Amino acid sequence: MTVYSAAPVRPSGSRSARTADSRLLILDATVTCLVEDGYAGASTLAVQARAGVSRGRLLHHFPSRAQLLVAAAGHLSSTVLAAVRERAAALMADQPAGRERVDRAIELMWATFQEPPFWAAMELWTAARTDPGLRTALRAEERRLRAAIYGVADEIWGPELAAAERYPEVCELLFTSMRGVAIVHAFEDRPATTDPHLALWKRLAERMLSAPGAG
Amino acid sequence: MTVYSAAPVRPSGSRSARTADSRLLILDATVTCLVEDGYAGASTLAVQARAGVSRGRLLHHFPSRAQLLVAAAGHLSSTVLAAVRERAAALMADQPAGRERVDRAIELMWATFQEPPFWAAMELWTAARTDPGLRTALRAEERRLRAAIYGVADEIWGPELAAAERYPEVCELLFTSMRGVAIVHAFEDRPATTDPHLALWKRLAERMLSAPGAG
DNA sequence: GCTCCTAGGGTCACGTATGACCGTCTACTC
DNA sequence: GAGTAGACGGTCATACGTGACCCTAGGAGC
Repeated sequence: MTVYSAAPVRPSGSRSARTADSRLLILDATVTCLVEDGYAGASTLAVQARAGVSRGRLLHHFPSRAQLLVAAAGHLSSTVLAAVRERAAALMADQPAGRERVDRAIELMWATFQEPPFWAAMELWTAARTDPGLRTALRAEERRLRAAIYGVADEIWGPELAAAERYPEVCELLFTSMRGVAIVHAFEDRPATTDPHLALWKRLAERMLSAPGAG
Repeated sequence: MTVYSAAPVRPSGSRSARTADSRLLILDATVTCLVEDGYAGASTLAVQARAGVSRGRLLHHFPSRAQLLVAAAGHLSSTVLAAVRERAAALMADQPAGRERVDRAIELMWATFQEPPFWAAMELWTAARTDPGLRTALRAEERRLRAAIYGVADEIWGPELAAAERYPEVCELLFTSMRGVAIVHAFEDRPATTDPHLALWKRLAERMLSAPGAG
């Protein structure tokens, strides 16, 4: 059945606002698709269905699937950072210090790895490995995000801990180790919030941040 | 053009041998496809082309793509373990000790993350996240492999280091951190063999294995 | 108020992956 | 040495994803 005179959308607001709305709508749907169905599942059809937009509308803003996914990567890093920053401010509002701060910082860091965006990023990363175009796009995005993330990390840990001699090492170890552990949770059913590694990380951080580094 | 009387294959050897050959041929090709073109690229067509087998031959041994990939996962863990064990034996033939052994152990561990099978596993893992069937299959496979890997790790480190109080912690931290770092190399062009994290890991291991653990 | 032009709606041709299906041949069995 | 069953060769219908394509409507500029 060919329905060229289907119920027309009633655009409201200015044109630029509608454009922004459309892009956001679509990008959010893309991220959701990535999280729920993986990279292959984030097809243009799936995205348009989830976003509730027509094919024309999607392809108008993102002429190809590749462009859509690259844009989604950018969208991802922007939103993630904002969310983490917000949570950090809320969690550290009472300015804890010492061991309490270390524990909370680690729990917060680990929590970010449970968020859907992490999996969206993972899907994009693995796909980027065999897709040169996506790879270069993600590389740039990653550098941008990396710098910002380390900035947020400093806020999370607070100036005192961040001044510790071996703080950079600890930070790097924690980030990488958490990433490594998080991946395994892709097919583990155990809840990530009670992962035994948490205790391990806390011990490590406490030891490395308190003891004077020998070099 | 329908050619039902094409050049027939000349099967040599017994039937069971040919079956084993076929399976190996196909599974190796599957792993190669996973490494080079990713999960989506490991289509049954791509695999059959790379393995140089007909569609019938492939579908006879692996009736569906899902079964093929699950089998590939099993094949993967078996071959990886054998390879690592062999390299470990070669590298530690002269029985180094102390700092030298720590350094070599870490370099060997890190080297295994550069091998193609690691990427094949990564592709399967990420795919498993959104594929229940593959997930349960991989979970079982992972448990099997995990136990074996830790056994090999003990060989790599040697009885003395493995007896250290905090050896299990070090091992766990190194494995997870390396995995986390390795992933980033998916879209980094820097050579992994000179990754700055190597020095970090070596320092960590040395410190944690030599110092008496306070608890 | 008229025109332009962009945002968006909907269809289509094409390429490709999948697994069912049919046919052949050969290694084993009796 | 006849028969069977498994290993394999090859084709097909089907489904799906993609992006080109053509269409309309309604703000924006005059």
